[in-house]
Amino acid sequence: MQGMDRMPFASVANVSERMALPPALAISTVIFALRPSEKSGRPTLWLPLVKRIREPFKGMWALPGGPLTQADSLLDAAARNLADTTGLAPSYLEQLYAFGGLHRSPSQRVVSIVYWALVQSTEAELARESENVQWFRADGLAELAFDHNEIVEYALWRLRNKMEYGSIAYHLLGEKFTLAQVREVYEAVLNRSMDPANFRRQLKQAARIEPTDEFLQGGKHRPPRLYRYTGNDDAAPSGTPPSRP
Amino acid sequence: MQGMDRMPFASVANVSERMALPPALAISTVIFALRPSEKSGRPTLWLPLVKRIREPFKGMWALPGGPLTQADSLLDAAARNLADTTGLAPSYLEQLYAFGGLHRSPSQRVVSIVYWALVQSTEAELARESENVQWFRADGLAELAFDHNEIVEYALWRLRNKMEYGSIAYHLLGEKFTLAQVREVYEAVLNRSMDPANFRRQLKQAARIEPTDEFLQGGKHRPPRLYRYTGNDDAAPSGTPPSRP
DNA sequence: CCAAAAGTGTTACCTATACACCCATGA
DNA sequence: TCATGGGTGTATAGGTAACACTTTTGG
Repeated sequence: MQGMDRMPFASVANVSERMALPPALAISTVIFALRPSEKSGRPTLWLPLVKRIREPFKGMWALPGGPLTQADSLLDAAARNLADTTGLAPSYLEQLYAFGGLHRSPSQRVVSIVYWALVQSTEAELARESENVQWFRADGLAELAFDHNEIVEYALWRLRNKMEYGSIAYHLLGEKFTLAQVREVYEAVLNRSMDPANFRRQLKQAARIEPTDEFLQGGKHRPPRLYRYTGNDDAAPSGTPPSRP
Repeated sequence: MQGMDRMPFASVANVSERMALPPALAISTVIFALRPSEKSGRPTLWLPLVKRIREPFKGMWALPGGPLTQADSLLDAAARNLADTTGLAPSYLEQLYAFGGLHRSPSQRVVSIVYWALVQSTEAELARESENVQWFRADGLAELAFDHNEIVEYALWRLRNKMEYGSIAYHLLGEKFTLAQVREVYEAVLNRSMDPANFRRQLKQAARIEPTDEFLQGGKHRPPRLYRYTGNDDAAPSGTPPSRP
């Protein structure tokens, strides 16, 4: 969506002329990462946005995106897009939805194929920010350009939905993690607290994780054991296409 | 996808030229309905396909589809598409996935936004067939044009997935139905038999159905009570966007 | 020794499943 | 009256949620 104004026919305003043109095709991404909250210090969901430097919606924040590069598949285009804006490689990347309402953009008609991504929290700290790229808390966003508020809401809904099942939480953590950290991910995303005892048991039973010999040092209390995720991601439990064409 | 060959630039074969053109945007639909099996008579899943009358894949069967009409939203375009080929109105219509691999079509690059639909079985019997439009059993399809076999497989996977939760089964039945008919839908889609006693209880507890005063006559045995579905569809339990932009 | 998180055990409850059983109807 | 699907009851197993309890560390 960002960069759409550089596409052909973008300056056409007349309605009848506009309807005769083919719709433009864009790729956007909703990128989630965990960052410590300013006040509580607990991990919370954040996402990077890009400030628009042209009309329409000049000066407003928008999802990173751009036109579909000819040589890329949809997935590759989304990954490239993500690398360009944040400099990060996603640990998880999946198609969210194709948005194609008639009046999403005031100038030309645009169909946006939106992907959503998760980034490891260890990497997310290195993500570059600038005047035009900043991270925001996923809840309580200001008004965004185009229909991007709706898109973020939908991405959040999908994330929460997947979290209830799948082994998606590990994509927000580093290679090694404590079980309490996994629980914090769930609590941050689903926005409710969970019983540590039961949570631990359900994890060790269902998810494919293996204990390491290491323990996380530096805490105030008993050092917790570190675990490693061993699940093959191709075994998608729910919500993912069998193959990603 | 069908009808793609009528789009501009379709005859361009040279690779470098081809890469400079914008990808074409198409809408296709996977339409499911229940029809009695030839041998057992039990309801099974069928879908309508269209015979291609031009290259590429001339003579092969393909999903109904066509280019995105300018004046339609994605959803409207899918619905129109469905009406054009089968003459039916869907009782359920949802976006499936956007397929955008580089080599899906041998001529021009095509990005297809695919929808999937359910049609009431009472209506499905009226669906028109012709030389170029026929219904096939959803399992054991022959080789289809383009990547349409994969698309159908994915649509089946999504249908089964939704069936496990949601109140989607009713969209394959008429307004009034017996509980055994609902069970037959589940058995046909999930391809396994279920305990009638337990199934009935779970339905009456979870799903929003209300008993009518009518009973289905004409059977060989005790006439079963007819029920009616009362669930609001906006209360989507899983797998549906909160709003469909 | 104390506080607090890590980690284990125990119990009540809820729901899926299996299956025995009665009911109502057509033939 | 018999066969058959409609419909109800009930016992059992497995899993979740709540919470008491033990363990291990830093201060």
